[in-house]
Amino acid sequence: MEKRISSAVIHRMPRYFRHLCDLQDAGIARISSGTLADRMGLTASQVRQDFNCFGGFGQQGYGYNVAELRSAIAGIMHIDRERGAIIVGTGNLGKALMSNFNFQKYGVRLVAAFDSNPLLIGTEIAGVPVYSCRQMEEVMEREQPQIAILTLPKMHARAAAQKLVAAGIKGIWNFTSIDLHLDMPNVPVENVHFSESLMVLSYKI
Amino acid sequence: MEKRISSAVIHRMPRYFRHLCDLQDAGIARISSGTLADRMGLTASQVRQDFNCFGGFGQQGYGYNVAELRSAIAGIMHIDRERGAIIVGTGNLGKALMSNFNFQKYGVRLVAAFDSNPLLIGTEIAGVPVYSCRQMEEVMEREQPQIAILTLPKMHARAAAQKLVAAGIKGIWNFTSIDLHLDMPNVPVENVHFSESLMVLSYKI
DNA sequence: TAGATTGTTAATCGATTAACAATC
DNA sequence: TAGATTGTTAATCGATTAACAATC
Repeated sequence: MEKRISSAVIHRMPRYFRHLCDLQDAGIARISSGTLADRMGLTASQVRQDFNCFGGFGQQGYGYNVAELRSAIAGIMHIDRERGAIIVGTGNLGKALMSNFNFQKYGVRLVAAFDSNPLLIGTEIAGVPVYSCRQMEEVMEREQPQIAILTLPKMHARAAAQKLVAAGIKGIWNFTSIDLHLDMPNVPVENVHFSESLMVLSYKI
Repeated sequence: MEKRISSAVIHRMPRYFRHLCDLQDAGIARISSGTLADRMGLTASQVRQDFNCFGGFGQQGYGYNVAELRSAIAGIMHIDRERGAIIVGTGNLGKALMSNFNFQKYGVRLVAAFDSNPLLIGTEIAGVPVYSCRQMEEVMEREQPQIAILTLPKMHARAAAQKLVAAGIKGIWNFTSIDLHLDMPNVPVENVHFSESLMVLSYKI
């Protein structure tokens, strides 16, 4: 058992999830691997192989039930339970996430924001209280968040990450342009590097 | 000749570029495939294979010249020439990009922003003039931008993309959560889907 | 020169695709 | 039942790794 799921499969799951949400919103109840593959630019084989990494969600002669498959994927990706998160740095990018991103859809609840600007401390952004970075341990203790979102200036990112890991954070969603990866092996980090996709776009043009 | 470069290689190039910039900033003039590989979590073989897709940048017994390799990659990715870009939607995310992202480093010059909010039209954000969406064709004609950055509400994204392509845009950097991919085959699109990396993080925790 | 490290070919590994029997 | 479509095995393809001769 316990066959290791390849990273390629894991990275396709969020796209399946998004398409299944769209299908569900459009009132479509069932879909075949072929139709889903066409829609997403994959092959039917690949779609079936991917889902069969996690067990048989389909039914021969029928296809897949959209709602069922969608919630199976939510379960696989663990976005069906609620996790607390904090956001560090409430500049434009932090604010953009706080006010536009649908955290709830991905099982995440923002419990606190941190900033060094004294004018912001004590205020709320999108309903989330803003604390001083010096209150970090105290808030962590109280709220027990699992995820830290780093939207602070690059120069402070590494120190903040270390402090957060020491205080018990379980995963880091990193929007700064440094690679946090290699120095904290037991805490997963997902880096969002805008420049990477811009460079790829530039190459493709 | 003209051996097709694999997508895996293309997607690693931005990371090489970033690490080479860091090395250069740190005053390091040369690096071997092995040292670079360790730093990036790759193998030496892979590093050499990757660079040899584009020609021999190294020197036996010495390694690679950091500055030279860095600018070779900039050339390969076409970020060494200047391209105009426009940004559509100046909410928090658009503003965050305009004020924090180092476009120049990637060969991109923001020439105009568009928004539907009458209060913003005629103002400037981070030195870039904000226009009404109705002025789009006129501004496109004058500035001839190649890249459109979509940071507008999801519901308007597809229509905006179509209008921009019709007006001659060459590539789309899409920050909305819809997949623009499949309907405009000749204009490359890079999608930045925040939710995908959050879901992967959630899975890894 | 000797040591280091590349460029490149060959071997391995893993992921995608094809095929088809099972079955709803 | 007949038709459709899955689950799954086998075949193919491509990407990564290993090895080593070339050479700075």
